This record gives sequence, structure tokens and C-alpha cells, in this order.
Amino acid sequence: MNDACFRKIQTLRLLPKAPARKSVSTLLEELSGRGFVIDRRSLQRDLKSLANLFPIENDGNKDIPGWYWRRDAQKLELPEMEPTVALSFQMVKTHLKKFMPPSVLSELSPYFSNADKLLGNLKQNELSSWSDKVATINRSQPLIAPKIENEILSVIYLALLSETQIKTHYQPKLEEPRDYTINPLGIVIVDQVIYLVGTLWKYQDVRQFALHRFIKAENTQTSNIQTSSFSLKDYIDGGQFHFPIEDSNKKMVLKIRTNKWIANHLEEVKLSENQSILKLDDEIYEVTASVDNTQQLRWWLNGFGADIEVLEPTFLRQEFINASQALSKLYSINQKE
Amino acid sequence: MNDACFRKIQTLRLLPKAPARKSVSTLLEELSGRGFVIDRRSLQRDLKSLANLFPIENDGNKDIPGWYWRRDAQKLELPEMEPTVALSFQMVKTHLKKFMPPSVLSELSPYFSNADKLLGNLKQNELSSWSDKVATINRSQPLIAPKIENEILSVIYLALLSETQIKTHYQPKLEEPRDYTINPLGIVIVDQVIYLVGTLWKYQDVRQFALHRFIKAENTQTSNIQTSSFSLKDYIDGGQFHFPIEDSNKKMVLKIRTNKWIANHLEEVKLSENQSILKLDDEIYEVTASVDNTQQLRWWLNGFGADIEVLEPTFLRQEFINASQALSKLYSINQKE
DNA sequence: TTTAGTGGCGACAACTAATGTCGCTTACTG
DNA sequence: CAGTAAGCGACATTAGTTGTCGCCACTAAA
Repeated sequence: MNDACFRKIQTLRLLPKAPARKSVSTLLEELSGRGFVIDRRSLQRDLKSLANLFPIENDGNKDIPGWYWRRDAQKLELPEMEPTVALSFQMVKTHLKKFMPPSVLSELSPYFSNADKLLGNLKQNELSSWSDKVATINRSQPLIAPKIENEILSVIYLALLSETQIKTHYQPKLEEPRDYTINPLGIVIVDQVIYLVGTLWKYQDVRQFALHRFIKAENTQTSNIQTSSFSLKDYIDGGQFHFPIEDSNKKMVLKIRTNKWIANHLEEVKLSENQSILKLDDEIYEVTASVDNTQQLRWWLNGFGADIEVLEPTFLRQEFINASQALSKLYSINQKE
Repeated sequence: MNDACFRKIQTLRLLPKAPARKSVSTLLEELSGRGFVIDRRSLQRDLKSLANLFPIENDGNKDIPGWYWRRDAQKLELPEMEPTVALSFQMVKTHLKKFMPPSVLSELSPYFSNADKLLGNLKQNELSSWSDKVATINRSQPLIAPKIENEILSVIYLALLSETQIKTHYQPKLEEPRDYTINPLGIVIVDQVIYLVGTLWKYQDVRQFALHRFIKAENTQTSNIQTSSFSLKDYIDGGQFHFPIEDSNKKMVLKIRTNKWIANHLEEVKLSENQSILKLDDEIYEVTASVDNTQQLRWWLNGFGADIEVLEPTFLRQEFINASQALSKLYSINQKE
């Protein structure tokens, strides 16, 4: 292939998406950095001809004219998305709706709409839509995720990526809004809430900020105040989010007694690789597996109520005996009222 | 731009990915369908020159020579992925690991690796990797998803897409493996298990098949036996998967009494738009919200054990009173043993 | 208002690439 | 062994691309 065509494709890759823009001079430099030594005039011609075929534009700005992909430009993928990949995107999308904050999903919407379009083309002569053929079901209660401004989200993402400070206006839970300058250290998603973990100004103590509580956020070019040897994993394990993430040091052997339906289910989706199921009679099964000793396990066991009886380990059984007493106390007292 | 370059880009888009291939004649036809009337010889030249610049190949097959993108070809996106999008993909990936079957994720891996690469480039001069800056935490117990052969997954996907029958070898739970010819109707993901919903041979009754239980699957070109007026949603709502998906017809007003921590949490992630929280004293709160009357709600409420007391509606309270009695019976009886 | 600097754009001739055609060769088919 | 389909080299023609130059528009500092 001649240089020209390949260079044009590379030029398309170098162009930024809508809010950003690049001047002809910048592009010229970047291209020459990639081995395309070319006259300024040629690049001008390239861009102009590409603009006829692709959704790219230049702002008429007289000062520093810049070229960019239009905001509504749809993704062009090479090689094209496979139909099976499109179907996977569909599934992931319906699933994520319940678990991920909408602002994260909206970042990925170009990919989802590409998938929709592809599936739509395949079935253009039929009325049945894809959503009628795919369903996802899960055990979790749908909760309403708080809304985050897309702009605030991207400011915070970019600050984290470039390790720079941000100037913010933040609304704490019970107090008046305040101005903070934050050194971002990490992002934690708990259920559907996104938290920014970071330090304030020049201080060393690490704090959390819910992203939906930011009223304003602005990227400074000032670089981060480094907090020596901060580890997000250690921070979370320290219990800052009310429960540690799983930790292989806390293995224990769990033994439960349960009914046929749950035992069947556990046969498909195992608690652990070494799980074993013992059938006592047609309706009573015992399941043994080594699992992590976590809060998540307790929630999961609790969820089944009286359909699961914890047999071992002893300390967990005791917890459940205590909990059952607390529960019966709760309801019997109030029932008398 | 001249035709030539644009045509080459379109040619790249028309090429399929590795297992599939397209002959020069097919491409010629498809291109002419898109307005590129061109000599066969030119296309041959195009493909050959493109092969120098992109990972495309032709099999030396003498019978029906075909061109295709190499299997390990990495995605080329126009416009390129934004850093913030890459970060979102990272989050989604860590989250999906726990909820989606690995075979679905492996379909999306080109996108994840694109994101990784982009974030890697941004930070190439630093040791800190992205996974150290992003964490997701959720309330659900990690369970081990059953493994599905990638090939079986894609055969079933494609059959569903093209509405054709599949010939399979299937391993039912307790019986010997059997041969089935299935007319696929839909796919349901329950937690981490994927089920294919469909009918057998020429029969009308709808059945479920867990994807990880397929030993073999083969696409026939025979088209589907249409099952008149099948609706996946109705099928699921019929209780075939042990609990219906949420249904706005089953709204009710829920009132619970709970502690400070849970109330705080619900303030961030609401049960419903009209949720209200009443503070009774520093540790006792009442939360009211209209929610769907679903199994998911019960699991969710159960999960908190004695930390949530259900006050209204009365029938739900009665359910919880019964459940607490069943639970205390369970543990007090066995305790005596 | 002038002046220097920057960048866009039209024109043009030299150059390079792309195109269709032809004929030869190879491989598979019946 | 003929017939068909496809790849490939060669070649003249056509079309597109390139660097250069000069002109103009705009901006910012004098």
C-alpha cells in the first residue's frame, strides 16, 4: 500500500474526540514522530478530504485552529464487532444496569450502541428485537444509584490518571458545602456508589469522597502530593468501607444443611472448587466447602433464612444462633405491642 | 479523498475475523453493493498491499482462497478509546469477573486489553499499575461459575442469532448424556449460569438447558421450528427460574426500622425515588419506600438479619415473623442435640 | 495603525500510485 | 484431458499526490 492511505488512517487515530482538539502543527509533529515526514500542505489537504468521509471537523477558530472527531461520531472498529461479541455486550449491558453507576455506563455507550446496531442489522427483516431473546436475572435487590455529572466524573478520572490535584466544591452529608483541594489516590465502587479516596491539601490522612456529592470539580495542572506507600487494597482491608475484600488468609471450612433446591443450585455454581454435597434424604442435603470468612458470606447465608442451617465452623454457627435469637426477640417483642 | 483510500478502509471493515474467511469474489460483490465498482485485479492488489500493514492473511487454500483478520489481530478503533472510557472498562472488568461467566468475558477481552494497553501507555514511566487504583466491592458472595467451552458458546449464540436449529450432545443432571436437536428461543443468565431456552425437535414444550452441560454443539443450517407466540419474559415470569423478574404491577409500600449505618447507606443508594427516612433516635431509623414485591427484596432484607425489622406491609411482616420462628426452631432444636 | 509571525489556501508542474486489460499459469472438476 | 475459476506479472493510461510558491486573513505586540 502506498504511504498516503496508511498515513491517513494514522491521522484519523491521532485525532482526539470532541471536547479536545489538535492543531495541524501538533499533528504534523506527531506524524513525523511516527515516520511520516510530510509537508504541512499535504496534511491540510488530507484533513480536508477526510472531513468529507468521516465525522471530523475543525473549529473555525482563528487563533489556534484545531481538528477533532465530532462528539456524536460513532465508533468505527477494525475488525468489525463479531455478532457473538455484540450479544455479549447486550448481556453485559442489561446486567450492569443494576450494578454499575449510570455515569460509568454512559462512558461505554458507544460500544453498546455499536452492538445494538449490529444486532439490528442482522435482524432487520424481523420484528423480534434482541432484548426479547436475552434476559438476566440476579439475586440482588435493585437500588437506585446516585447521579453523577458526567463532567465531574471525567475530571476526577483524568486527575487520577495524570496524578494531579483537583479543586472541588463538595457537599458533605450533614454540613455546609466546602472547598477542597484533593490529591486523588484511588477509586472504589461499593455497590453502586463511587468513592474517591485521597488526601486533602498537603495533609497525609486519607479520606473518602462520594462522587455524587461533588458539586464542582476542576483539574489543576499541579501534580499530586505523594502519600508515601499508600496501598488501596490495604486501605480497604483496614475496614474503611465497613467490610474487607476477600482475603485468602481467612479460609475456613463451611458445612451447611439445606434443602434440595439450594443444593441443586450449588451444584451448578459452586462455593469452592473442593465443595462436596451429601444427600441425607430427598429433602435434606449437607454441603461442605472451604470459603473465605467474610461479611459477604454472612449476607449470603442470611439471605436464605431458615433454608440454610450453618453446622460448622462452630463460631459461625454460634453467630447464627445468636442472630436467630435476636431476630425472634425483635419480632416477638414488637408483636405484643 | 480519492476513492482508493476510502475503499481500502471499507475493505478492511468487510473482512471477517479469523475462523471465518471471505473470497475475493464475495468481497468484490459486497464492495460493488456499496458503490465501489472495481476490477477484480484491483481488489487483489488492495488486499496484498493491506496485508503488509495490517494483520490480515489469506489461507493458501487452493480451493476457495479466503482472506481474514488474523485471530490475534488487535482491535483498531476510530476514534481511539478515551482514557476515561478505558478506566470504565477496567472497573467493569473487575466487577464482571464475579458476576458473569468467564466465557462471556473472553468474548470481550479485545476491548479490555485495548483499555489496559491505553492505560499502560499513559503510565509507562511509572510502576503503579491501574489495578492498584481501582477497586470494586460488593455485597454478594463469590461463587465459582461453571466453565463453558468458547466454541459451544459461539455455536449457540450464532444459532440464536440466525434462528437455526442446533444438534447437541447434552449431559442432563442425573441421567446419561443424550443427543438433542434444539430450536433456540432465548438465553437467560441466572447469577453466573447461562441457560438456553428452547424446544426439542418438532415439539412445542419449552425446556431449559444449562450451557455448561453441553458436551457438543453443532450448527445446522436448518431453520428453526417456530414456536408460536413465545415470549421469554412471560416464560420467566411464569416462575420457570424460581423467581419472576421485577414487575411494576407488584408495587407495595415497604416500611422498615433499622440502625444508623444502614439508614446512612440507604440515603446514598435509595430503594425508590420516593423513599423517606425518619430518625427516631440516634440509633433507630424508619425507612419508607415503594418497592416491587419480589423474591430479591426478601433476600435483601434477610441479608441484614436482625438489623432490619419489617413493619409494613402486614403480610410481609407476617412472613418475617414466621421466618424468624422457623429459624429459631431450627437452631434451638438442633442445639439440644 | 503598523509590523512581524502564523497558518490557511489556490495554483502548478513533477511525480507517484491506481486502474483496466491482456495473457500466462495453477489448481481443481468432471 | 478439456473446462472453469482464480491468481499474478506486465504495461500503457489515467488519476491522485506532493512540494513549492505566492497571496491573503488573522493575531498580537509595537
